[in-house]
Amino acid sequence: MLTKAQVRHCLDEITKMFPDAQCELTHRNPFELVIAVLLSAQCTDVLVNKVTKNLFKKYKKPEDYLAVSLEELQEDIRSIGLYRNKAKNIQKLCQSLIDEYGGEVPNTKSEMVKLAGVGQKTANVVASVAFGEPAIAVDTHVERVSKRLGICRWKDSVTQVEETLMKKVPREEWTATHHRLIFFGRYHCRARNPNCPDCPLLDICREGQKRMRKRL
DNA sequence: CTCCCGATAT
DNA sequence: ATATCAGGAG
Repeated sequence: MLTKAQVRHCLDEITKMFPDAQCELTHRNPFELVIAVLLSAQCTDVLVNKVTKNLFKKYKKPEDYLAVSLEELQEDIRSIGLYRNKAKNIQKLCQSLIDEYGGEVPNTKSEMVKLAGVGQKTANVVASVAFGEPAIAVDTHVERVSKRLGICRWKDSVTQVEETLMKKVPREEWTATHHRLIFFGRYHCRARNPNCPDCPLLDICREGQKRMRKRL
């Protein structure tokens, strides 16, 4: 486990690499963001944006998703993968927005996670990106990077990773840090072929040193 | 824990 | 061929 000063060092170096990291899911309002994040499960955001480009032309409001059959919505998002669950969740979510929230996305995480298909990670993304609430959404990249660098332990759950990051990162930096860790994981500390040779954190990264020795 | 699942890079 | 992708529900 890294010390607080070492974590600070990591964040500073990652900030230098990706100073302008931000949400890469295209959206124009909180509702579109919820749909985009829900669709992004186990799928690249490049592909999500390709699908939502057409999807958001056809579906503007929660009512629009309920005006078509489940089968039609499935076809409109099929290329995303996990499309049966996602289509079903979108329609349930839209019905809840209409019935419980006046057709708007609720602005608190506790209310968001009650929506179908919205878990802790999605709620954190929407709360921070759409409503400006400090949050650290732990996705596959944040989890992998945190574990490789030693910010948290390998056996930690996503909940534990989130708690550790919130403890070790100043609240006002949560959202920016969250995006920078994603960019770092997506473009540098990649799952398959991490760029350890060019990594400024190699001196404190046990995993990177191990990979260099094994020439991974 | 398993299942859901197509697109893409390796 | 296979691992991976801004996870969540049962």
